[in-house]
Amino acid sequence: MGRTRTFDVAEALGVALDTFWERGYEATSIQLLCEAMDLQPGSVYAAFGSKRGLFVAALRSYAETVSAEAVERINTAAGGLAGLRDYFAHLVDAMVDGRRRWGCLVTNSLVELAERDPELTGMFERHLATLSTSFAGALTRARAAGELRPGAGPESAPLLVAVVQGMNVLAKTRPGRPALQAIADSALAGLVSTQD
Amino acid sequence: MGRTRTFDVAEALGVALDTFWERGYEATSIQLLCEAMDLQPGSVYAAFGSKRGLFVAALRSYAETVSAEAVERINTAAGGLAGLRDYFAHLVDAMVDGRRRWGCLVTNSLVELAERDPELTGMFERHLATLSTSFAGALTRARAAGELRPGAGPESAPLLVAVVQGMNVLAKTRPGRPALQAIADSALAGLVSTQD
DNA sequence: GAGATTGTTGAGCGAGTGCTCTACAATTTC
DNA sequence: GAAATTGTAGAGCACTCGCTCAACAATCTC
Repeated sequence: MGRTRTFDVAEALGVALDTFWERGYEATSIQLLCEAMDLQPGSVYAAFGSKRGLFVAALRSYAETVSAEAVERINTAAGGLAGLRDYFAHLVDAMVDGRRRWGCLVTNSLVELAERDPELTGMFERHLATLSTSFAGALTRARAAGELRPGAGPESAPLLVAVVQGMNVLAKTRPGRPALQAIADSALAGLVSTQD
Repeated sequence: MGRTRTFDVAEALGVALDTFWERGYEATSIQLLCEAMDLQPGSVYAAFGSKRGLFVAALRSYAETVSAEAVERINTAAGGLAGLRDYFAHLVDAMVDGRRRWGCLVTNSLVELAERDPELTGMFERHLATLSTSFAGALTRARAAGELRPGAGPESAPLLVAVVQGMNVLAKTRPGRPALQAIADSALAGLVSTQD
């Protein structure tokens, strides 16, 4: 079947993902991507078709790994509220130390591209819906466990989505752990019952 | 003193502001700006120096008009909580109908440019600090009026900043009034006292 | 091994980028 | 009105953009 690939597509995609994540779509040129991936333009275009194709592949990869892991953390925690605390704790960690110091690839791309790429906007909306559903589930479980104040419940999920998006924005100013932690704590404090 | 300007600088700046606001920095070319402003490159460069200079001027104009008006709304309202409700109501309105359907210029630019332009990041941080201070003042007044639950107060200001940034992100998906209103209502519901 | 097929290389395409500069137009001072 | 000064018009600069393609390299089938 002819010559075999000499590079790992998944590995190259990971490098492209990080480059887009850090720099955004427009500010990342093919030349820069080629250097980062250690590939020639021809190989990139044979594997991914176009700059947009490479970006979409990176976005999918992000959803399947980074994003999915975060959602999983909310879903599998023992208590509903515990799962939320765990999620926010890891979010803050990643924003201080990890790759989330560049914010969130979905948030960044949504802000940069939603206005002129409806197809991508669909992907972004699905991502946000997944996160919202996950929050709603945790809030329902927390409610059942009597952990929430009266009035708080799954209908508070959109607020948590907004808070996370806001933290993704603020993370780009590198605000430091206390500031980020305070936001997460305040958000949850508004949901829990006051008699503890 | 030679020939006089045949165009209104402030008016042209307003057009550039809207163009940057809708399309972002990188995706807005000088050519496009010239067409929108109905000016030739020479005139633009004589008046603003560079693309970045024009952008910075637009950003300043935004802070002095759009942004200042919103902050003023929080500061001058009679009650602390009333001021916050008023602010969020107008925010939602502008996101559904007005120019905030493109989100917020500061949020958009922060996400797109903070990583590689420290000087701009300083401007963004000052803007966010102003908003936070304004929120803290309103929360202090609301607390004094007994409108808040125990534990809520000026220290909740960063949360409100995050919520607003999050709404700015979500606005780009054109989510519709109910979704945006629900977020604002949930945010305030987490701050007010439960016995009313 | 021969022939076919596929991947890699890297020069280079047309288009578009931010920006400049000269020729000309309008307004000033004298 | 003459000279000086400033703004405008628009062609065009050097460069970068996303992307292509012909030549070569490696692996397949027979």
